[in-house]
Amino acid sequence: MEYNFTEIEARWRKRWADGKVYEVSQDDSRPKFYVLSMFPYPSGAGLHVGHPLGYIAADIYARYKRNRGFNVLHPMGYDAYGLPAEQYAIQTGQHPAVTTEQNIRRYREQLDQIGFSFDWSREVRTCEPGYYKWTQWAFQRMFDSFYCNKCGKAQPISKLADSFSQQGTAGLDVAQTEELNFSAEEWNAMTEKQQQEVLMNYRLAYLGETMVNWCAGLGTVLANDEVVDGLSVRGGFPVEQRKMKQWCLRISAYSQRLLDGLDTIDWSESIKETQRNWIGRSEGAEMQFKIKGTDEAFTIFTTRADTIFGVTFMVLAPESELVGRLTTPAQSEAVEAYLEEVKHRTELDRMAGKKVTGVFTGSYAVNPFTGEEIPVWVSDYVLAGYGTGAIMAVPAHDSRDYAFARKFGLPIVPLIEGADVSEESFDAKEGIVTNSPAAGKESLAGFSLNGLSVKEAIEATKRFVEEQGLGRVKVNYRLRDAIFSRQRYWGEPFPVYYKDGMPYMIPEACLPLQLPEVDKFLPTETGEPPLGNAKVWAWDTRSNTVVDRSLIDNVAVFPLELSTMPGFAGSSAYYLRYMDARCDSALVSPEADAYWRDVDLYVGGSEHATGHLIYSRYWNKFLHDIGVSCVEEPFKKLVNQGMIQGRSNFVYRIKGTNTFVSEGLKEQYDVTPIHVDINLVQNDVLDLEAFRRWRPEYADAEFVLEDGKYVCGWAVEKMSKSMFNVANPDQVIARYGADTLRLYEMFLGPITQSKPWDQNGIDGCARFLRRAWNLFFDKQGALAVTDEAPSRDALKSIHKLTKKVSGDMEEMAYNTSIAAFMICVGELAQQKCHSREVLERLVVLLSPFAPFMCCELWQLLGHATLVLDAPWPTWDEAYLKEDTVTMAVSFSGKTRYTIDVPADAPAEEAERLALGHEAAARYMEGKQLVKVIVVPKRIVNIVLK
RNA sequence: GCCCGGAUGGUGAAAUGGUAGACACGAAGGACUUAAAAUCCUUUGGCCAGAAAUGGCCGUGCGGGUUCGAUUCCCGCUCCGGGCACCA
Repeated sequence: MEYNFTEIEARWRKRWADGKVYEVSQDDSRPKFYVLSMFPYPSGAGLHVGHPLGYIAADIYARYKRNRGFNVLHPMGYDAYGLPAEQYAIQTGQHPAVTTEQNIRRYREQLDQIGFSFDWSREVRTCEPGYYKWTQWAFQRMFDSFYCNKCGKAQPISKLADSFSQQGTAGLDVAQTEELNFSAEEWNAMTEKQQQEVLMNYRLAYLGETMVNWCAGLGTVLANDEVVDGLSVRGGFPVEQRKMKQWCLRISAYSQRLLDGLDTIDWSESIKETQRNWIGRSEGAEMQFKIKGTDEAFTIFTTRADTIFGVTFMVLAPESELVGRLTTPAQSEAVEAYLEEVKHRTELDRMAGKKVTGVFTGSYAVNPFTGEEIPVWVSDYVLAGYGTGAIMAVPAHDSRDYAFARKFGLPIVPLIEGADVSEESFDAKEGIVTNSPAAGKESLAGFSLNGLSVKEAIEATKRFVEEQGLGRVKVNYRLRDAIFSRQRYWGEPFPVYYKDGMPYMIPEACLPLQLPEVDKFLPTETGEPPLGNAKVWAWDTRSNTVVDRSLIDNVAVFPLELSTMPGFAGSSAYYLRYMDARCDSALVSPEADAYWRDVDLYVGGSEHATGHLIYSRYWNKFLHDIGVSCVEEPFKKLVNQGMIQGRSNFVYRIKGTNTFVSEGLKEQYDVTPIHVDINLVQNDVLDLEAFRRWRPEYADAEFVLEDGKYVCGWAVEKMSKSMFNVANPDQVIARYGADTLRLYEMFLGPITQSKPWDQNGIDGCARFLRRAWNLFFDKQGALAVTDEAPSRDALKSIHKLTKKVSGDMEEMAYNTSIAAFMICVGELAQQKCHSREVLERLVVLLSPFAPFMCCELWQLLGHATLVLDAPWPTWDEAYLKEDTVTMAVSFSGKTRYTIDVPADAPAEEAERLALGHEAAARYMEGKQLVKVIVVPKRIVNIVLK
């Protein structure tokens, strides 16, 4: 029978769908296994061959686990909110919901083609009210929570309010925006509005006046991970720093837990490292410096407490409130001018120019260790948002301080033996401390670091600082709170209304608060976000309904929030929703959560390392704290599939002509390389006629050939329409079938590695599948499977394969498994093996890779059940054993002859046989035997002297 | 600047201390065929010797080391990719 993949695949696609064979339900009799691929944003361009790479890898694993007897949850959905649909809406007036729906339909068609084992009954879409109800719900829970450092988790904000009314801020140890101090009496005397303002300082979802990344080009603020090199990731528009009132998530409260959790999960080292960098923990000390001649003092943060004797100036961030307090009247004009100048420098200038700028405040700080007076400067190289916004500068041992000292002629005092600071600073944390204090100088309580190593000195100083009450040991994190507002239309609306300028949550029972219709997707003329265009967008607290904006009276009808949530909101807990996607009463029911728990295998791109993968870890930890998720970490094992790059082809046109030169001859002419559609090229040889038909301007193109062919050049580039190098899965499937596509994508190389899509290799995989198919049929095309006992060779082949594939599965080393399949099928073909026992095993082993073909074969073999539920074969080492093994005998490392040794013989037997060989004496003549090393089943190494 | 990866034929790649280059693509030659497609077979890291069977030498980015034996482990470089970056 011919292997007609088109017919077979169409038939099984229908049967799988009609039979709902991939739907799963909770089943306490079987262990669960949760395989998840990152859900896609459905873009208008559809899938190219790179997108399904990770999905295929995950699908193979899911199918394998199912054959292994696990109850496998393998869902799929769509991250449907996003900027492209909205940009398209602005340009064309098409509602984003309409284009999103169209794109999803197209994605679904393409995904179905490839034969995934998704349980579509659990599909989620982030833009559907039934889904985003729970995104809004989680936001409200965060609003109602604060983070208690003592108990290490989120707590209801009401507890905090109670505590304030009892004891004010005394003994408070919580995550907060700024440190406040008030008594119970003061708290109780506050108005409701004042209390609300205070609580905002502690909520996990809070409205904060912060410096944000404002992108005028997109008309919205962006999170740090959405900005690269001062430009927006989407669109590449310049981004500037602006102070704005925004919703923020206090993710920084979870810094240490996010860091600690990394040690408990099975992720690649590189992505864990990226997250560690992003969180940026640094241990150091906070120290108090008094200002000479006043009662003022301020605090700095340093990781190099040991360099206290080398401090020659202090620096404040321009945005720091200290600047106003410390500037002397004489310097105020200069400082004002400087602050004005800094304000007009954009983030991009600040980074690109790296110009050293600054101004003296006129004040002097006092070094608490030496009593020395140190000038206090202002400079924009100190950031307001990190530490205390103020530093002690040690130019000898910090390159930034060094540059500043050189520019403004400030002294440089080296503190490490042998450090040469005449050209540059010595930043390394190594060497022996000297000059601390300098000979003949006094220091507080006779404190001295001289003779200690830098690491010892840091510890000693920190201890001293705490003992003397000069400051405290402190850990700082670089991780900033996530800015959670976007001035966009196509996102989750905030379930928030404003009364007297303060935000209030709409009642939980009224969720979801649905996204209103607007007539324009652009910001309003007054600069409000697009939701300002919505007519029906006010909250009536009497009826608890959304009403017309014209009814706002600020008595019972209040304005609703105009921002929407960012892209990561909807993707932060979708894995939980899949567990119980149709549940109305909870994000996930406790029963479903208790059964499915966490994602056992998560497959997706590493580009989400500092975005989605941090946010959803935070989100899950919060949900864990409030008892919704039973685990601390949502993704046990993470595999980052590599990117599939495009492989572009070029033709070389002689400048000013319509003549094209073959790649090998291009050096002889002055040529321009031009991208050519990869569909016109086979094995880098151009189809001349197709090229002439491609574009009118090439209709009468001339060619300079080599060996009668036109050879194209090639390069590995991003897969993109403009480079004509996009390979589309539908085309591959039409020509070779989905099973071949699946197999080939996995055969291309290790799953984690980036690699170019090379159309050339695909024939090998197609050939392999045809050969495998042909094992089951005779020349006449009739099924040729017998019940005869298989030969020992055939058993050996199939058991060897079983062992190899079973081992590779856990590592997802699919490319080497496929090689093993090819060898095994070759062997079975040569042996003319038609044994049912052997071939059935082969079908099961191959079914995760080529599910369509294997379903068909399994049925042809007469099974009533599907191959999806067949048990995974086991292997028997007995079949893999050799009777004898051929071992190489080498003398001093050079192989001289071989011997046959019984497979189960001990090492001594191999040694005896090796030395007993007739040639042995010849090689050993005149030499002394040092030792004999027997490598089991491989080699006998005889060492001579 | 700091931190992670990586480097093996013409190409994608195997081998994680034991016969380097499995498997596949490409290429060359051959069989079948009127022809093409398809299929099948042989060769295919480099150099040297030989009519041939075959034999020898070199070879996993570079330089050292450990070991009977290193693509694999250790030390030092070079180049490529990625992350973080006035984070004190």
